Parts: sequence; C-alpha cells; structure tokens
Amino acid sequence: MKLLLIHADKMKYEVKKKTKVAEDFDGKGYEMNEVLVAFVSVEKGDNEEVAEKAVEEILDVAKKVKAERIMLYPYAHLSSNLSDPETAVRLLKYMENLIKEEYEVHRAPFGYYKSFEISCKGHPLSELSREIRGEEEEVTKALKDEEKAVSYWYILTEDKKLVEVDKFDFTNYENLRKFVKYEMEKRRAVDKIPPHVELMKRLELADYEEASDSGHLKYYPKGRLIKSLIESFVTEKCIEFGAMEVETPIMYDRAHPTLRKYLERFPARQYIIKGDKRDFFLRFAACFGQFLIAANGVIPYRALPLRMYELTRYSFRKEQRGELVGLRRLRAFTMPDMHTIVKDMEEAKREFFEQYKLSVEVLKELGIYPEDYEVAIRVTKDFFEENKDFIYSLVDILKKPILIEMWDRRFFYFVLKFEFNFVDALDKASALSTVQIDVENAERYGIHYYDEKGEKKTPLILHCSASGAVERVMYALLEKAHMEIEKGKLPMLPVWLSPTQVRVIPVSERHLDKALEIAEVLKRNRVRVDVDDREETVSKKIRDASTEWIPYIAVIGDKELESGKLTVTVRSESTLKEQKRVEMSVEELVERIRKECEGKPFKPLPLPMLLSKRPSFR
RNA sequence: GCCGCCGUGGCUCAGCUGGUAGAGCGGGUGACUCGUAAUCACCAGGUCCCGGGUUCAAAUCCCGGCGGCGGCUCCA
Repeated sequence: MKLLLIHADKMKYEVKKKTKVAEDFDGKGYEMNEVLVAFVSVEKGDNEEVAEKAVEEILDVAKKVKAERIMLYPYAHLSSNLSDPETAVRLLKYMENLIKEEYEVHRAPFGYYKSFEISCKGHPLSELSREIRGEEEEVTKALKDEEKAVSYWYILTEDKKLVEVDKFDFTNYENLRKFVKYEMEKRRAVDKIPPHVELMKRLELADYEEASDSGHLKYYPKGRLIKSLIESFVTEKCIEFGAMEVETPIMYDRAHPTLRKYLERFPARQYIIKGDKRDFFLRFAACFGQFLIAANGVIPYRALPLRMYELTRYSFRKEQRGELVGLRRLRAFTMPDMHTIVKDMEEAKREFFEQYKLSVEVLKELGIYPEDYEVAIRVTKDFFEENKDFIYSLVDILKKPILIEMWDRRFFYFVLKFEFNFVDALDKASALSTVQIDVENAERYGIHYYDEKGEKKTPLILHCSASGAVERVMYALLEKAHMEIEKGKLPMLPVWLSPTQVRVIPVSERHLDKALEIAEVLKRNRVRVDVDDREETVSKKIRDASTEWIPYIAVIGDKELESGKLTVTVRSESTLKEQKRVEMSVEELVERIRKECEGKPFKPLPLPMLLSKRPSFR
C-alpha cells in the first residue's frame, strides 16, 4: 500500500465520470478544511493487516500535524502494482471505519474521474509519502503448528531399549551428549568464528560475495572442483541406487493451488520473484518439480518403487540473517534430492531402511564416518506405536544409540524421518543425510499408480537427501580437519577431493625439466599434479605445499635424477614434528593414488600446472 | 527480524583521549641456484565499508545504511 499524505487548509473534489470499476456513489463531491488528505494506492498482496498499519501511520501523522479531520482519497497513480478493485474498495472501507473511531473522516469514492483542488499548508510535515507492507516473513502454518506441538525425547539404545533422555547415561557418548544438548537447549554460548569459515577462505575454496544476498557464496577454482566432485559422486550413487535423473525449474507460481498448500506445510521462508503477471517463489527443494512430473505420468505397479533424482543447484531458503554461517547454512545451496514412490507402508519401510544404509555408505565414502555424526529419528507417536519393531531394527545399521523425538501429533507432511547430524568443532549440530516418509503429498499432487487389478491407488513418497547439502558436506570435512589440528594432527582432505594431489618441487632450476617430465607422467595417469617452479627455496616450497594440505610432495634434486626414484613426503603418515618420507617410483605413486581414489569421480586440475603462472584470488 | 561487537593497502592487523595513515604476509624487480615448514634487498599498493552530521580539522565523535561475527528467535 502506498500513501501520500498532504496536510491542507482546504481539499475539494468533484465527481466527473464513472469508470468500469466504480463503486456505488450518489454524491457530487465534497469539501473539507484543516484536513489531512491521504491519497491511497492499494497494492497486490495488501490485506487488513496492511490497512491497519496504514491507518496507524495516518493517525500518527494527523496527530503530529494537528489536523482536525481526515480524507481518504483513492489514488491509483502511486503504484504500478495495484490490487484488484474489489480488494481496494474493501480495504478503503475498512480503513474508513477504523479512522472513524478517532477522527472525523470522509472517503472519496473509488472508480470515478474526479477533479480536485487542494491547498497544501507547506510546513515541513505537510507532505509525506509512506509505503506500508505486510509481514514479509510469512510464517508458515507448519512453523506455527510446530510451536504448539509437544515433543517427547528418548534415546533408543544399542540393545534396543527406549530410555527417556534424562535417564540415559551419556558416559562414552560425548558426541551424542553434545547433540542432544544442542537439540533440546536453546542456549548456545559460543564466541568463536566457526573454524571452517577461515579454512574455506584460506584454502581458496569459497568466500562470501558481498555483491550478492547474504548466504550466497562464490567458489574459487579449488572449491568448485571439490564441490563438483562431491556433486558427481552423490549423483552417481543415487543413479546406481536406481534413481532416474531429471531436471526441473527453479521457480514456481506462488498461487498454484497445490504448491501453495505444500508451501504452508514446509518450515522455510521463500524468495519471491515478481513476474510480469504472476509472482513466483524459488524452490527450496526439488519436490515440486518431481511431484508434478509424477502426477502427469501413468505409473503401473510394476514401476514401483519409482525413484527420481535431481541435484538442485540451487535450492533457495531465505533463512534469517542471524542464522547464516559460512558453508553451514546458506540461502542458496546444492542438494541431492531423491523422491521414491512406493505402493504402501510396507514398501516404504523397506525403502527407508535401504536409503538409511545408502546414506551411511555415501557419507563414509565422502570421508564422514559414523563416529562423526549422531542419528536423530523424528516420528509421530501413532506411527511409533504401530511400527516399534521397524524403528528398533534401525539400530542394527549403525549399532549406536539414536535420539528419538516423538511428536504427539503430525504437523509436517511426514510421519517418520531420520537425520544424520554432524557435530562440529564448536559443538553445534547440523543435519546431513535425511529420509522422510511423506503421507500427504501423493494425494495433494494427484499422484497415482495402477495396481494389479487396474485400480487407481494413492502411493506414499519418500524424500531422501543421501548426503545432505553439498556445501554442508564441505563444511563437515573442513570442521573435521580443524578438529584434527586441535588434536595436534596434520589436517587434510580425502585424496580424491584434494585439489592438488601431488606437488613436484625441483630443488633448483636445473631440475625443472625432470620435474615437468614426471608431472606429465602423473597427469597422463589421472593424477592432479602441479609443479612449484617459483624461484624460492626448497624450504619455502615445502612449507607452502604443507599449508595447502597437499597429500604427496615429491622433491626432485640431483639424488632423484640419479636414482630415477622419487622422495615423496606423505602427509597422511606425517606429523607436525616429523615428516614421513618414502622413496618410490612414479608408477608406485600412481598406483597408490589410484587405489585411494577407486570408485570416485576424477576431474583434472582446475589451475595452471606451474605455480609461477597461478593467480591468487585473495 | 531484534540485541551486542566489528569493518583501515589483495590478506592479517596496529593507529591512545579528533591534527588528515603504518607493519608483516602477498605482488613486482634484483641478488642468491638453494635438499624438506618462511633467503636477502629495493619498489609499487589506501575512496581508512557507504551516506549524512558535529568540528577550524574526522579512520578516530554522532546518526542512518550495507556487510561480517556472536547471542536471541529459528533450524529440510
């Protein structure tokens, strides 16, 4: 809603001619003295709440300028985004009634050509314009409902006993204690910058981009490489698991009836994009796109379980600013999102179990092990009671205690979900992998399958993010590396994710040719190798390679020229005090790296091979 | 969104109660041709986050904005 407020000695208007959208009015015009005239444009999206705020504003100004009366004057020309006439009239009348309680008020009729004369007083406050907007942060129904819901907390132990959280002995379960504390307490007193933020900058992986919205990062070549490798890996794992990869739009009509209802059931804030005729929201996951494909398809029972997958680059969630941190919590993030259509709850449980195992496997191969995260299961009380054996059986997969949050009623779209929560260097927890059993969207979207008798049936749907957000995987790896530093160890990334896997260091200029020759061999064998050809001392080059966490450093000097072997410093076997140096042939090094990277995607070095030709990005 | 702290060369930071900018790293040039965590010397880099205000004078004080961090709220 837009307002133009003018404090006038006199305001007089005359009705000239009706327009198509005119309301009923039989007067000819009106005149008021000592009046605050409020020219009003009612805009799309305005509602009673906005009208109330506008009235508050008008009354506030009226008091300040000591106006004796108020005139509301519909004036379309303040906005290019007008509401429909019905809403405008409704809200104008509403405002009139509110003002009437405190002031003498006249409302000029809506939808007429009118002439008017106004004499503005001309003091500093006599001309003001205001824009009134509703609550931008629409809190979804799901969020409000969650507040009202009651949670019961339990630990499901290794030997399948359900223990109330405060009766559980956390001795030897330090990480679980931290996680439970994080989940149940609201206070998190930490006064440090999360370690991964400094690391992502220092290693030239990623950085904040001030020219964008908060929570949108830029990735430098090394960061892009790592992200891209993780993306490829998770995608391959999901396809191998049986998913069909699809691609769907990133924005959707805000008014679409099905999507609208889903939005209300999802606990996240959206980015809104103004289109020419319609408003769009940016997707927060790939659900819509895939559900809309499924709703359109003809699905025989033989096609079930039917798995669809998309790597969302990006998913958008307009998290509150205070929540955004480095790679941990973003407003634009990349998420592997798989949906599985199953015929009934029995099949849903089987798939849930398998996807649980898939998630464990995916994280493990990414370098995040069961001891690095804690399992949470969120479940409605009803579902838990009816499926106790099934839920207890989940303990068998990881053989460690699980935090159970039981809701007295269902307010999201799912009855059961698990998450793997990574506990970071500052004892904060964030969810990585998750799978949910969705009991309402198949019906909402009109997704059906045909059973053996040819009858239309409504399936269930599983939502699965096998690794969780890719950025979050990077965050977890960096936080984990930091925790290694704290323990006095040398931090590193898994070899298959290390931007440079081998650095070749010539001792002096005359060793450069040999260094390049070796690098070429490594490169041909799908190893990311670079050569430090800068005019620096060997010590300096070693130091730089170490601060880049390079897994293998090969120094080439006279000794190597003679022996034909490499002296390789192996990071994973070294400590801060003592470097582990191994003599090996180029072939042996290639073989070692090949083994370490088996089954993982490979991409070439994203930077010039010669360090002397490399820019630095910060 | 609210509260608090912070924002100075590419990076990390110094600059007291106002007098108009400094170091280390990095970069360039030169010397050294070097064996496992920083070789030496010289040189070039600054709208002191942005916009207002106070003042003879603002990086410094005040107000507003933007961004970062932490807390609250919240958290696929």
